[in-house]
This record gives sequence, structure tokens and C-alpha cells, in this order.
Amino acid sequence: MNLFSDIHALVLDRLERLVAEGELPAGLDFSNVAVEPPRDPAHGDMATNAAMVLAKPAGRKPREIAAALAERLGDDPRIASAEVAGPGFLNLRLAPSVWAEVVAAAIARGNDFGRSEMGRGVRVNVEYVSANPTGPLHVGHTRGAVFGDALASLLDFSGHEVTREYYINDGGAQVDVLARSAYERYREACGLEPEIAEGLYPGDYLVPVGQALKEKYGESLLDRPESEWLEEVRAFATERMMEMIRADLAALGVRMDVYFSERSLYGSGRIEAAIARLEEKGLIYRGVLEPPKGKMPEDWEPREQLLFRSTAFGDDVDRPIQKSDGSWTYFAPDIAYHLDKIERGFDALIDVWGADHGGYVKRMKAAVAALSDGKVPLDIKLIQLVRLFKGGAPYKMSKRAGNFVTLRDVVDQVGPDVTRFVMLTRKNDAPLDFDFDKVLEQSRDNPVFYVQYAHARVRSVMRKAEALGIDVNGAPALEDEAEFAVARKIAEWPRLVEIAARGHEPHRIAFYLYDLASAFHALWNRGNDRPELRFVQEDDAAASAAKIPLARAVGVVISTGLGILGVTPVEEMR
RNA sequence: GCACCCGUAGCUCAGCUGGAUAGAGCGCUGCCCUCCGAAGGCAGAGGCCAGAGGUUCGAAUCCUCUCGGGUGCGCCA
Repeated sequence: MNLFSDIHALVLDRLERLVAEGELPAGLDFSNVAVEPPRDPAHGDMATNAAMVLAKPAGRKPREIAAALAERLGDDPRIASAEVAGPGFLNLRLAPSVWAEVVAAAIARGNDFGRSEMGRGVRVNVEYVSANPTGPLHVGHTRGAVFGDALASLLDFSGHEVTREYYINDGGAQVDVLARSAYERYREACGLEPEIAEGLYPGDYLVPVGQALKEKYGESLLDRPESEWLEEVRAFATERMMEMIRADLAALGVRMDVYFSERSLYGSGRIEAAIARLEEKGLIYRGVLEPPKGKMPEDWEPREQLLFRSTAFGDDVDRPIQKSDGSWTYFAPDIAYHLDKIERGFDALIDVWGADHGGYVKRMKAAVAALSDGKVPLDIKLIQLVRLFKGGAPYKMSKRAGNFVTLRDVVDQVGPDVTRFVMLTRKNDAPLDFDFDKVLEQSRDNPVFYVQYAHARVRSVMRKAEALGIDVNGAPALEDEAEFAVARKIAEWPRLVEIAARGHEPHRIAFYLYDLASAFHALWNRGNDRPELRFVQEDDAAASAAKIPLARAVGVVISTGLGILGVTPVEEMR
């Protein structure tokens, strides 16, 4: 039950009636007619802009149309009143019974309340994390992981068919560096002095890899040229890194459907095939790029390269797909990878990247547009930095990795639930401050606590009701304004899910849950002064039975919302 | 130099495919707690939505320009 779409449908029906009656001309476009919650509760429960949107094409004054629409809406039992206001808004007040129905519907549908059919039949691929397999995941990856995972869940909840995917960047020079770094740890394991040269990965996490190499190969790799061990050590170390990364993700509660290896594309002919596809469209040519303006590289010299005509799709310059030595740039396998996604039949692609990759967005969109003939949209979400604090002071740590704070450091300290929620308390493109102390604080200004506390209060009510033998399946009855405020918030949930899903903005769920918790706590606090508003009233089982459904519905929505964010709702606060 | 992101209360940030008098938390001011629903509650002050034009019934939101901050700019991914 989505109350807003129900009323929206009602408004459209009455507009059709006005057309049939000759009050409005035929052929009007109703697509911009909206039914929304008004900012000011004094304006009623819902407002529609229909009259203002239609005034011009209909050649009538907005307030006249609004008045006519108000009259036609009056015969629906759900509409208690319809008033023309301001420049032509129509403010609707709904019958009290409607809110009780919403509460009942939330309880009846449980964690499916708010589930949408919006994405029915739409296959979406969400690619996120995709960190180089050269070390443990750090905080930046953590935010991307949480965002991508919550977005995937949100899309699933709104009816899309979702695939969660990780692109393993195991094809470039960085995995050779990994191999050399692991080799030094191997030498160390063999009792030799490791030489961690400049540019190699110094982190302790490679020590066990070195030991494992010794267990597998003994000392047979010592004193042999790199060319003889590089490939095997690289494959071994990469596999170990991916095991570690998978374990890190698991600790955060992230589970991918597909791990796609960049390396698997090399030598398979698929990169060549992807480039050939672009070439058929006349988008590949040999040319020389202009040097970048303003910041001339020291060793710049004009060189002819193989270029992709990304400017045909809005990019600023054409992009190289081959280095001057003839090998592929990182862009080439990425093109092939995205072609693979297109060929797997996805209707929409989403990539989640760190904000430092922003300069790469246009060319990737250009490539996908070219390869899919514009049929498969690619949305790229950039994740801004996480700034770490502890007790208000900047936080630095280098336990395992040498110079950065890892996902494990964060999860071990505050737990996966807190980590996930906090990571979603900012828009993806805004920097996020993460304070190890504040996120565990039990106070109103900590949204994690505030939302969990609301859920715990609901559970507490339910436990108490059961202990007292109160019927928790009764019909809801609402009387106080604070109760209606909570019910209105609950009614917004299905609408919010669709808005958040449409915009690929999971943070909206977190903000909504905070608002819902806030309305719930306000009602709860009201019970301090007015005991008759308490959910459980020990001396009045009938009153309790009428009140408890609202609390229960709040619990349903909070647990559903937290579920989308990947956060476990708590039963009680400790 | 160019591109992308950002600029909203003292601080940190929300703000729905353009909607009415722009919201929340912190901080500030005032009132309220003599247990068992105060790990606080209620109320208030605080804004030229960076600035200037434009689009329209209507702009924080869309377009252009300016200013300020961040990120990136062949042979790293």
C-alpha cells in the first residue's frame, strides 16, 4: 500500500472526470501532476499541484481548476477535506481511518511493506569496491562497499533484479609490484633479509603470504631470476589478497554475486573484440594528443597512439586505449569489461568509484553509450573521502598496512552495524567525518543510536505486552496529533523507497529512519506527561491493544529500512 | 588552462523528477526532572540558500557568468 500513489491515482481519475465533463480540455498532459506531503503540516496531509501545472495548457485560472477538482474529490471517503490554497495548491486532509489503515497495512505486510514493483523486469548490475588486490581494504573502500551494497539492496527492494559485482584489477603493473613485494617476504621467511625497495608494498599483511610461499615452494624460488617466478608468485599472492578482501567484506556483511577478473580478459581476444566493435562504428583512430594545459609533464613528447573518439559522446578529449609501446592502457580492458556486462543483458549499469576517479567518468560513459548504442544507461556514483577522528582529533593508525586505516580496524572497533549506518549518514558526494568515539555515543546526536533506540523501545513494548497478555493484533486507533505524525511518517515509507531507488541514493533511507525515530520518540516522550498515550497501559488492556499497533508498525519500518542498509536492528539497548 | 564535484543557521549537514513561511543535530537562551517511559523533554533566537543575471505562475533546486573550496588531467589503476 502506497498511500501517495493511491491518492495520486485518485487525483488523476478526477481530472479525467473533469475532462469528460468538459471542465478541462482533452489531451492534457498529466505527467507533471504530483501529490506530495506538504512541508508545513498545517497545510494538511497531502497537496497536489495539479491546478497550477494544468492552468496554462487548459487556459484557465489555477484556483478555478483547483476548486473544481476539490469538488470532484469530495465524494471519495478517504478525502476528509480539500482546500484551495496559495497560488492554486489543493490541500488534502485525509480521513482518520486512512491512517489506521496504513498502520494495519504495515503490520500485515511486515518487512515487505514498502516493497515496490518499480523495477520489475529491470536487470541492474552494481559494481562496487573493485579495489586493487594488493592489500587490505581501507576506510575509503569501506564507504564504497557500504554504499554499493545498500544501493543494491535498495534496488532489490524496489523490484529490480540486481547483481552485485567486483572487478578485480589484477591485470596491471600493480600486481607485479605485489608479486615482488611478496617475494621479499618469501625471502624473509627463508631466513634472508628482505629488501623492501621504494615502491614495493611494505605492509605486514604480506608476511604470511611469504610464509605460505615457503610452505608451497620450499626454497626452490630463491636465487632464480624474476622472470621464472613472477607469474606464479603473482597468481599466488593475488589469490591470497582476494581471500583477504573477501574476508574483509564478509566482516562488513558484504557478499558479491560476481568477481570478475581483469586478467581473464587478456589473451582471450575479448579486449580486441571490444575495440573492434568501436572501430566498426568509426570511433577508433591513430592520433597524437595535445599535451595537458597548465601542467606540462616533464617528459612530454608527442606520440601517436590508438585513440577512442570519446568526444563524440561528450568527453573533453579523445582517450588513449594503447600505450606508446603498443600495450593496452587500463581503459581498454575496462571497455571490454563493460561490454561484457552489456552482453550479459543488463538493462542498467551502476559503477561505484572513489571520487579521485572522477576524471574517468566521461570516457567510461562514452564507451558504454557507444557499445550499447545508447541503450544501456551507466550511472557512476563517486564516493567522497572519509575523514577519521577519535574524540574530535584526527585519527591515524598503521597497524597492519603500513600507512592507512583498514576496514578491519574500523569494523573491529565499532562493529559492522555502526560502520554501515554511519557511512550512509552523508550523501555519497559529500565528505564524511567518522569519529570512533562519537559513533558509539548513546545520545540524540548519534543517528545510529537514535534509530536503534527507537527499535529497542518498540521491542520493549512488545515484550511487555506479551508478558501482560495483551492482544497485539488488534485494530489500531489513533487520536493524538503525535500519533498521526508517526502514522504520516510511516505512510511516506513506500514513497521514499521509490525516490531513493530512482535517484540511487541510499542515504535517504538513513535520514528517513532518523526522522521516523524522531517522530516516534516525540510520541513516546509525550507519554511522560500523559500516561493515556503510552503504548502499554497496565490497567487498560483494550486501550493498549489499540495503541500497540502503531509502535509495531514503527518497528516494522525501522527493521525493514535497517535491513536495506545492512544493519541489524537491536532488541534492546545495553 | 580545462573538466567534474561542492558552497544552505556560529559548527556539521538534510532538503523529494522546480512548489507555499528553507529544516535537523550540535552550540546558544529560557523553562521543566523529588526514581519506576528524563541514557533527557519543551520552547525560543539564529538565513540575502556564495554573488549576479536568466528561464516561469513559482528557483536552494534548471541555464549562463563571477568568486571560493576539493578532485582529476597520455605512457598508474
